[in-house]
Order: sequence, then structure tokens, then C-alpha cells
Amino acid sequence: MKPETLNFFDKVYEVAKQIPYGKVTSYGAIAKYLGAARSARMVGYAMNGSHGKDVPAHRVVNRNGLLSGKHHFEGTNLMQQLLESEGVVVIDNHVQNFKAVFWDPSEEL
DNA sequence: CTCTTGACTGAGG
DNA sequence: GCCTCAGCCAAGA
Repeated sequence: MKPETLNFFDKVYEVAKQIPYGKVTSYGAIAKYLGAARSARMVGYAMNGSHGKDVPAHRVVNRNGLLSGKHHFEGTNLMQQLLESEGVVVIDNHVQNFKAVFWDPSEEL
């Protein structure tokens, strides 16, 4: 594994790991913090390899607070249950009061 | 090198 | 609030 190739993915993992309990953020927010605001898709792509790591991928949703990545988790509602376990209200794959639980790395980090 | 795919986003209707 | 279109960028075939 070459560090150069892991750079982007690693950064994504590092940021995701720092997401506070009971908070969520968006792919675009992480991408922006990494200086790649146009690479939000890459963040999601990177999360694809987050399995086996200490990355709370369930705390990362799209800009609408929609659990766009729930299909990448086991079962059909694991991601939602994980969030609700942390105090985040989720209804029909949508984070309720998204703005209140939103955590922006560019602002908080 | 070219083409496809995608856990995205912003703008427009 | 919902749907559609176009732009973005990296990885894999």
C-alpha cells in the first residue's frame, strides 16, 4: 500500500473518526475540509473501504440528511438504528432536525 | 489512454 | 418539497 494513494482515503477516515457522538456530517463537508470540495463523491467512495476500521460511517450522510449509504450496511435499517442509538432522530431514512445534529469539520475542527 | 461507475452537490423547473 | 440535469473527481477494467 503506497502512502500517496492512501492519503485521500486516510484523511477521510481521520475526519470521520472525529465526528462527535450523536452528531452527523455530510460528504461535502468532509470533502471541503480536505480541500476537495468537488470530491464529495470520493468521500463516499472512500467510505466504501471503511469497513474493518474505526470509522463511524453511519454518521456520514448526504447534504439532505438522507441515509444514502444505508444500503452499504448490513440489513435494511442498521444505519438508522445506529444513529437513533446515539440520540439522532431518523424517520424514513431522513435525519430529523438535521441542522441541529449537523457537525461541520471546517467549523468545529 | 479511454470509458464507466458512484455512500455527492448545486441549480433550475 | 420533489424531480431532473449537468458538473466534479478518483479508481478500476
